[in-house]
Amino acid sequence: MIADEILDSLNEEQRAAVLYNDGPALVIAGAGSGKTRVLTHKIARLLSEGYAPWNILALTFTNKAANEMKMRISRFVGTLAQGLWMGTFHSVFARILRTEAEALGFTHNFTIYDAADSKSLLKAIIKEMGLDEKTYKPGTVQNHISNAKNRLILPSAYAADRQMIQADEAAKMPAIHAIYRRYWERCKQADAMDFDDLLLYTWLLFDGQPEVREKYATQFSYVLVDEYQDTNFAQHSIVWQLTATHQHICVVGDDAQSIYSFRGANIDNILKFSQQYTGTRLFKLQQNYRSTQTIVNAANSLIAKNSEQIRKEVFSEKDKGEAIRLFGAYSDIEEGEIVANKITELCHRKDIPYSQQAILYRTNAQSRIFEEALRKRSIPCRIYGGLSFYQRKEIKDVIAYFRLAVNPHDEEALKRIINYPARGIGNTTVSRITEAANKVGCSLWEVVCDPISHGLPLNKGTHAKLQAFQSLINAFISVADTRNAYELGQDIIRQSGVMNDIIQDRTPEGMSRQENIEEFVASIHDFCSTREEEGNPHMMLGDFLSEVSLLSELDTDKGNEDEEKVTLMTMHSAKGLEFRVVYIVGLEENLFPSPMAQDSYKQMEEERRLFYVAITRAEEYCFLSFARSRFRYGKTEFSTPSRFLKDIDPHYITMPDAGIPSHNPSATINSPTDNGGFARRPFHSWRENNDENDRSYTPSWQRRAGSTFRDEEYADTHSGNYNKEYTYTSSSTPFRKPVTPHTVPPAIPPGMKRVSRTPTPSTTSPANVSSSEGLYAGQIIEHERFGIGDVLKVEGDGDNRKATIRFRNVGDKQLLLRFARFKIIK
DNA sequence: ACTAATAACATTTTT
DNA sequence: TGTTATTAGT
Repeated sequence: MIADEILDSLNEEQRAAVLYNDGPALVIAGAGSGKTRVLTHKIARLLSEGYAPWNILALTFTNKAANEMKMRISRFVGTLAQGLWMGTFHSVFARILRTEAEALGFTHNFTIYDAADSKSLLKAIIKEMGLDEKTYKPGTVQNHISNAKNRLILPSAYAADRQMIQADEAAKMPAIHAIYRRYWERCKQADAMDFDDLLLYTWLLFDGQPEVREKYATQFSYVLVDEYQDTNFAQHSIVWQLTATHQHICVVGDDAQSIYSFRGANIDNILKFSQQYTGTRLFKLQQNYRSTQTIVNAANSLIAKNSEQIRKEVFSEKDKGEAIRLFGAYSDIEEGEIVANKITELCHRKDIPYSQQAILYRTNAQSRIFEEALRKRSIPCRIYGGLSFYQRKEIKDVIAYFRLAVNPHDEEALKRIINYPARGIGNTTVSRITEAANKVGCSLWEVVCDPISHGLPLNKGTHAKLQAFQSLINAFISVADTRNAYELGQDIIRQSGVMNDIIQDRTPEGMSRQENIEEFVASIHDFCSTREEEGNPHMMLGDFLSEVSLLSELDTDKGNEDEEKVTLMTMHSAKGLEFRVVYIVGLEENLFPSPMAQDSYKQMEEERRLFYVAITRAEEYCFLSFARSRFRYGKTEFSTPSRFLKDIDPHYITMPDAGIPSHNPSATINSPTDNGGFARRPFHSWRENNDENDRSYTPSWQRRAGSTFRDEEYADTHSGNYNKEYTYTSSSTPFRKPVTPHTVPPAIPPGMKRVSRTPTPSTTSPANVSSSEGLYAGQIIEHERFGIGDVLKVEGDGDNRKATIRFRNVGDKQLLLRFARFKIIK
């Protein structure tokens, strides 16, 4: 029976949290305590109790989390899971806003500005207002506005708010409220919302139109929120708008893992949840199923140094495990070598694959050194946090055309491509257009369409060029709601001249740009065909855009998980992940904790929570390291070990030479008698490093002081010969596994059958048609993207014939056989 | 209007 | 040190 399946495999507290449905529930979930399990089982339970999927709203912060949960739920309830309102705050609210857009003065097709768009718009506004660009840095202004929006403060309220105005004046930026107002208007003019607007306008919608709020509050008769500690005031308020009446709400989070306050997250939302929702039942998940006792205890001892937290005692019943090991390196380069050696060693001796090892750092700039150390050993790695696929110039250019085709008022998109490829519309013309648009308060596009009546002083040539541009875009617009995303996308890339421009470039970079575009086209194809198979055959460019604008790097690479690569990422991005081995590097003052956190204890506590998050990613082994010198900003800086090292109970740490590192700036280095930043400590607090695996590591002070480190010293000791192929991936591919980028149109993988017409010119043979028409329940198929699955049911006729497939890895899916691509294997 | 040279700069960043 | 943005020069 389903009910048993849902409740089995849960511990007592988890089960209690899943079953409780008499009022608001707050689940404090310690690291690795099965938080997702509770959420998914609870949703499955609600469904099996008779809740309709569309009555359940489940909000997460990442698409990845949402997708994973959906998949896990569908293992219990099958295709029912597809009807759930489950997604990120931003994507769910964007969906609502598209439905209700007109009521807010937007259209269904509004653009979502990403951070770069809003920054560039702000920059333009600051320039237009004649403000000093040194004082008004776009990034800083953006932060101020973002903070205001996260606190639901509109431009008018901002201008009226004494405190904020005074704060701005004190910061020598008294015009921020004026910039905010203009920015607000310009976004509206462009039919665009930024990320913060997706929250703010949702709140405004519900606040200004009680009947709309009521509609959704009634529809969502149960609301669940993941990672509640990361919600900001806007998110918290919207959740309240939806749940204040029925209070059927369950939030899950861990105050100890709140690390996004700089993005507006307010830890008080979770700390004070019980006060807002009276009668809240509190559940504490305290058993950690992820890490060894040593790791859990070490993390506990660290977080205990923080003052503000919900008391809990996380424990593990796994093995005691190895002590956490600390390495002190002479330099950042040596730190890289040590870690790389350790990775090889664990791979060889403990048989821990690269994919189960991760290097975590505070800043992205630290990745380079590890990348190099790994490359020397031919250890494949995957670095997160570089330019994401969508941030590449060529992709952004193409997307800008797409955006204009869907919403020509999109100012940022227009400015981006009005002269790309070069068509002789220069900066002067653009600023004249902007000026004219500002004067009347219309969009740039409206001026482009009718330059004369807006009084543009243009010569014949420029006028003709504008005209040409306008009709180019108009041609795209006119077919934007008839041709599907893939077809139109391809047309745009060809007809806009972008592809031509890139083909001209015969340099390696140009070739790679071309490949990226091809890959991008393939991803549109994948997007369309996936939806088609699931029964939504008419995916337009707008649908594609609204999805990609809310995607991030981590969401897009599901297929990469089985790759044999070491993971390199910031501690922030590691949240929610786990690895058998974790290396936390750069534990130095002025790096971690970040120097920016020096001035407030709140920020310092957040840094400590970040360390807590990092440690608790580790299942079996956790290594810490610091370097005494580091090359930064072009010169060598000397640093002392991080203060956080003292926060971990020394009982759980093994030191490299002696004692707990002090953070004594005067401590010098590189002599055996000088313990180089290590203060003597009582001996019970540390253990001699007696691991036989450490032979290969020569403590740095035994080498000649000042000598440059040469990696040959390491080469012999670890002549590992694993996985010679070094792969470097700094970005991910949207929607599809990164295989060889295929040309346009994409080839169908051998053996995969397509039943009928798809956007790609058909290569279908009659034999394929008959083979899928004879599909029946009980067969096993292999799908191009979803993998192997059992056919549960086949129903319908002709074009509507569809099959329900239970995929081994992706859960249940309903596929329209007309579109589905798979082969029958049994 | 484009390229080349120089100056400024530099946490973290789920969306 | 590397990147990015602005500026000067053609």
